[in-house]
Amino acid sequence: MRKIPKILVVDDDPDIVEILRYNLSLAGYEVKSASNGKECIKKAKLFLPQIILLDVMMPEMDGIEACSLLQKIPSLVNTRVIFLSARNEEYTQLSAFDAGADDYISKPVKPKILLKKITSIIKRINAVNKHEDIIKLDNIIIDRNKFLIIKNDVEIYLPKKEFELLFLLASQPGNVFTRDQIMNKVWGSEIIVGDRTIDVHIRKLREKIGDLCFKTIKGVGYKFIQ
Amino acid sequence: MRKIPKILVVDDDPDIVEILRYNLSLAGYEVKSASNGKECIKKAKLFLPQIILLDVMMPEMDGIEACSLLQKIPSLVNTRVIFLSARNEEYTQLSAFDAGADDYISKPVKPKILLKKITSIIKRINAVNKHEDIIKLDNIIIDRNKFLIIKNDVEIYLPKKEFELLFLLASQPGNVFTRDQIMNKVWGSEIIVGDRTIDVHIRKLREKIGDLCFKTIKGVGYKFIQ
DNA sequence: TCATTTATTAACAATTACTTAATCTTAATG
DNA sequence: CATTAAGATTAAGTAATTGTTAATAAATGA
Repeated sequence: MRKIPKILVVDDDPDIVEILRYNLSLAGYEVKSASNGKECIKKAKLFLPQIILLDVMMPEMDGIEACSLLQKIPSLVNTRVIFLSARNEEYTQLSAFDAGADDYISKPVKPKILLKKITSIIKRINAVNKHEDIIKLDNIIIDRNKFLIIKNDVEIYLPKKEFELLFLLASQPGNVFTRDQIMNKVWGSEIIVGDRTIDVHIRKLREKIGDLCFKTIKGVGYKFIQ
Repeated sequence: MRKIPKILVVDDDPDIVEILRYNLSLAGYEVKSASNGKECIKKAKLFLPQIILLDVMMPEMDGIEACSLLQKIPSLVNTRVIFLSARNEEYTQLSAFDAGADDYISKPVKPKILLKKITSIIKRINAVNKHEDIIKLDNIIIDRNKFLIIKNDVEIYLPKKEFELLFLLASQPGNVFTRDQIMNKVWGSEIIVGDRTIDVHIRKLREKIGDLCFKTIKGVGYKFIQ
């Protein structure tokens, strides 16, 4: 179910890249590499790794600068940057953190410890994205395991699509979901259905759950309000 | 608005506790301390810190054991454990990570680097679920996720174009946006509409948000003022 | 299989938003 | 202080989006 974590290794020394690649691949990660900052940025955008292992001193563009640029790429907000460097001066470390580093490890790297750190980071990332299967709000409980809604102590059963739609909207009460987002999350990106399909489902929900719970934001989408 | 991050310092050496407490307090964190693993568990449950700085070797209960126990406490799932230790053997570090550590720093600790690491962790914790799409000014909040304006505690819904226009202007209060800039950002470069369209939208905003908020710079454009 | 429920579509109605055009006001300039 | 150019205002027309209903298709379950 869970995707294989992706790691981008960036170092101008091919030997180090190879050692890291070997160890990380063996541990079950998907690894790609780059040999300088510029290449790092380019590959990171395409590869969207969970973790980037970044050397400091490299030709073309150093690690610190690359890290700063990485922070500005929206699709990489969840990517962690770990510096691996032989440079051990305090000011280098400090500027690495200023540039957005998540960690700074001095070379020589001990593979076992690096792997443990990576495991620990991946664990944290996954823990965050683990979605709750029960939404409890003031007067409504939405239980995805039972496909059951309890509103004011009354049980309501909904058909699948209606349930998914409600579940999505209620997952962030007050926040607008665009029609595109709804389409993608409830129907999936492959399935294409007509424009009015969402409206009709919203209408059914309004009938069953209450008109006032669903606010239309014209030109944008819908939101669930308590 | 955001809560002050809480840190629990755990070490049996009162001097180290004091140094850390001093530095962390100065940096604006709320600090509590414990002097062994048992006390750590007890205080962590009550204090619910974001971060625990944990020594390895302590009387009563060592850091590794404490860390293992901390992992089992549901209210502390989001608490990060950073080991600070004079013991530098690889196997100690490995067992720390196995016990659920998020990081392992060797003593002597460099306060500046520790602070940077903590900042970086806190940033990550706060970054979750946050999409920086909210503009908060003195008496107006513009929330793009909710497509909602809150002015003096009153909710105001705006149509899409008006919302986008306000959002743009308020993104840099006091700065003038030219008609061209507004056109490009709100309408897009392909769409061509007449000159008076912006005026009309500004007028609607003046009606709804307040006349004084929008200053016309003749021959240039508009700016949002607080 | 058949009955029933659920999902989707199509047609049209209703609503809301956007733009324009015509007119009025204001501010700057010589 | 008259002129002019830019902006403000208003109402009305146009466009776009959403709501509703009913019919049909697809899925589900006995």
